[in-house]
Amino acid sequence: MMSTDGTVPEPPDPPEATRGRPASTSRLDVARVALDLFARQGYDCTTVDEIAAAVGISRRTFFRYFESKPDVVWGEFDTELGRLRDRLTEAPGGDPMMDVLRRSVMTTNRFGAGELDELRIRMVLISTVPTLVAHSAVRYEEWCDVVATFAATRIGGSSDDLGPQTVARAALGAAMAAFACWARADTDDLVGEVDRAFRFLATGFVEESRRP
Amino acid sequence: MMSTDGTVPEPPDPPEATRGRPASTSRLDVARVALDLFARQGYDCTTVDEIAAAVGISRRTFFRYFESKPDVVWGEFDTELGRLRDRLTEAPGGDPMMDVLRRSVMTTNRFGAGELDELRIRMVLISTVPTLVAHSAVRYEEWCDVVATFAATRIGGSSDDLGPQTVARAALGAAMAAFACWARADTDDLVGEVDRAFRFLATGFVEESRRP
DNA sequence: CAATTTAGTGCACTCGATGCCAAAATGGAA
DNA sequence: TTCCATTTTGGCATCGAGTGCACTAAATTG
Repeated sequence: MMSTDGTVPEPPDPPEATRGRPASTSRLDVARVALDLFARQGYDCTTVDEIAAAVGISRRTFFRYFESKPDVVWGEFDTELGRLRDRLTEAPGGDPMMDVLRRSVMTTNRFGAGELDELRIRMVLISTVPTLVAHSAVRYEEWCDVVATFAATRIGGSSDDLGPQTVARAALGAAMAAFACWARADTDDLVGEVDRAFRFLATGFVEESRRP
Repeated sequence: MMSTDGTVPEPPDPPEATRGRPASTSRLDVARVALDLFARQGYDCTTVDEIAAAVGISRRTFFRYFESKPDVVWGEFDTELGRLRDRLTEAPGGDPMMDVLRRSVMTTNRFGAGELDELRIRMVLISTVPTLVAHSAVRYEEWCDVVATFAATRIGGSSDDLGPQTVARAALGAAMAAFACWARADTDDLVGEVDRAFRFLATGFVEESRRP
């Protein structure tokens, strides 16, 4: 993953030549407009044609910005997933597996106060609208792959084996519970919810926390 | 749930008057034909029209037997979910929560040797085909509701709270891992996989099992 | 200006899903 | 038998998501 001569492996995209016809809008813009429509009139009652019209692009162009309608709600999930992967692989090998997992998930979910409102809208939609609940399973599958790969390095075996798979899917469960509870409640303490859920999970659901 | 005069609350359906036009096929028949097509030519490559034609009914009638195409793969999920709910509510209050959970999930998944082949086909589809992975999330949501309600009676709070939600979603994760691993492997020991996954979960993922 | 590159558009088509209404098939009552 | 209520089925029209393809629009480079 790193070139031998010490140079940067990939000149990412900023120096990307600005050739050809410029994009008339951005992925972020489309997402913002769409999310606003979803929040006001509901996800299912908003058609792709409507979103496209609101942004000022054609229906066909919408599907070049996003693979599917549900994908709009997920924003930059791939980027954040990559960060989680990095944190897990770079964690010191001595720390307990569940501690690493808990801290890694926590730090990848530290958002600024400005982002929290939008994030809550996203999460309420994702955990509420059946169409999005369904689609979320596909995205969460990627999340599980990352965690299972990490777990396999700690407890041994292939990432497909029962052990790593159980760790990954249970961790996903804890994360989903934390997000859903945070999204529904009035707290702004998303990271705290993640912390609590993962600590509870790591004890095998024995509430030792009740006895300080 | 029981009438005061001691009579049976509901005469279920066997004495159900056989009036009107008789059904030309059964839900089970449709499922069998569809599952066979899925296994042979793939889920996505099988259209509803094809299934309907193979059964000898119209497309419209198919959607009266099943709400959606993915639903065909799920068979009598609702019935089994009901059994799980019963086992959880009837469990003696003294037993540890995770033990009750593990045993209840195990017993609701004891299938006869004859059913195992078909079940494996179902599970491979459910955990493999993206469309079905997506749809599965909606069904699993019901499963979580049942477990969260049970967990709330043990650890306190509402079934919507973080504690019960974490227990439920983590348990779901363990069950999913067990099923997926069983479906992919050559073992016939589905119940054993469930057992291992839940024991691992209940220890907080500390493999004490490695030191007998 | 021409060539190239990149973004956007229009159209036709597939497939899942739903609402509505008419047609078929049955048992029972007149 | 005839007519009626009941229940299942079928056809039809419609919607919305998603895709493949050919074509147009706008920009840079030479």
